[in-house]
Amino acid sequence: MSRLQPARGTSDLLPDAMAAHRQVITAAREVSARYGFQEMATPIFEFAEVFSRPLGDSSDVVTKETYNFTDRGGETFTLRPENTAGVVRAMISNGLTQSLPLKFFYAGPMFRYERPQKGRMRQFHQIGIEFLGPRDGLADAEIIACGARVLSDLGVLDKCKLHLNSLGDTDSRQAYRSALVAFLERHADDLSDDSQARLKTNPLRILDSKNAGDRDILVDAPRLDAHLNAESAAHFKAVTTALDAAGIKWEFDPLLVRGLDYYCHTAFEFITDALGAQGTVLGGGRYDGLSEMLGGPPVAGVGWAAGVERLAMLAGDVPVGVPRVAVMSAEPDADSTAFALAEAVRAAGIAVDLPSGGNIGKRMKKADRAGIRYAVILGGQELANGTVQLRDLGEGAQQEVAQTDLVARLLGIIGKGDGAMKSDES
RNA sequence: GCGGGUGUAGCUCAGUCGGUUAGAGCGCCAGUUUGUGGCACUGGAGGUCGCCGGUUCGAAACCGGUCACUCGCCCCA
Repeated sequence: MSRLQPARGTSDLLPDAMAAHRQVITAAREVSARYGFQEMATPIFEFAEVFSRPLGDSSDVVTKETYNFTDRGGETFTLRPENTAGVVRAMISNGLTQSLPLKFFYAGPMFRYERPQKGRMRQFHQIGIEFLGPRDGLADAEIIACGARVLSDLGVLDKCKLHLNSLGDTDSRQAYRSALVAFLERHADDLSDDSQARLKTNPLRILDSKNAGDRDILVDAPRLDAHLNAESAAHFKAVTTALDAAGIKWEFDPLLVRGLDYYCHTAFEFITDALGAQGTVLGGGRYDGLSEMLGGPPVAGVGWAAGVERLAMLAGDVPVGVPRVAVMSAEPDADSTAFALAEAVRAAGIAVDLPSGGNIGKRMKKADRAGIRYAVILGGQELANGTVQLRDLGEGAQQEVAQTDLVARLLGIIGKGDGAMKSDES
């Protein structure tokens, strides 16, 4: 702490990192809009119960990963570790249950007190969608298709595999749970310590244990899909049929169990092996009981969230935008005219830098190194003539242009609507 | 919360067996170039060797602690 540094597990988003984040968020925003989702935002902190009730007292997220604080009024709050509960709370708070179905997109920071690793931060960023209202499997398929499309637009879909499972409805899950516990209790002594604890608190979680010994035992365990009742099986069939019809590839993963208690029926994850230990890039499922857990009316829902940092790492770097034009005066007498010209060009929608300091050579050098393509140079000669020198720093060509023609000339070269903060590829 | 690895210039990294003045490349600044960038050459700035303590005549190096990053466990986005 002797040196000034950000809090553990947090990081600054300098322009390079911000550009990588922005491409992810922009792609997700654009794709989800194409599927009819509307952007919204909830506060980054909520009353603690908003998260503690629905996520489950035995979930790791609640038991050891939340940031909690008490404010001056004595209320206890939690920094949101995920956003589904907040969105459903917002639906209830705003009386939107009268306007179902609802399709929401969100993007923003989440907070979990975890040991940081590559792709795992204490403050991280998620994008996500929530589809509230419909109970049918087509809705599940639609959000999965939307997620696949986001990954595809980012060029990372071929690095990911879609794992799919059904947790069934409450009856199916309870029937399975009993069968699983009965089986696992016969092997309790051979289970890992973690799994022995989960046997009492949340036995389904044992299914996705990575412990080799646990996995050996699980080979002979009863299968969840064999315990689905007719309605649950039909729901899952509707989802997979729709995915197949759209040509979306998926793998049945009977061991996929997601960490939060509110999930039912469909559970899915897009998984990659390109990010070390952090395999999940986008994950979600159905949460028909969540609204009631929060004290609202029964409202079905299905959605997913994706990690912006992880997607940004998969998608790779993107160039940071720089202005296209630098206007520079070669002597102090021309400064105010150069300033006015810069303003006129900016008013036309073209991004302009106005370098200062050093002589004209230094300014040219800085502009060139920054990747600025066009230099507008204004010296005593030009000031007297009412002209400027317009120099193409890419080709080295230079021409004299009347000041009154400058905006039109630049628009002709750069093009309308293409002037703001574009990095030059050539 | 548990285990392993790593912290030297803005960045990437050297630094021998513990030895006196800690280096390189890139980047940055300046000059060669008093109205013009890239290329080249020359010069310069920049270091509490992560931090605290210990061992020693002497520590960037060895030991302990601590902080951070990183890989894995766990968990998830």
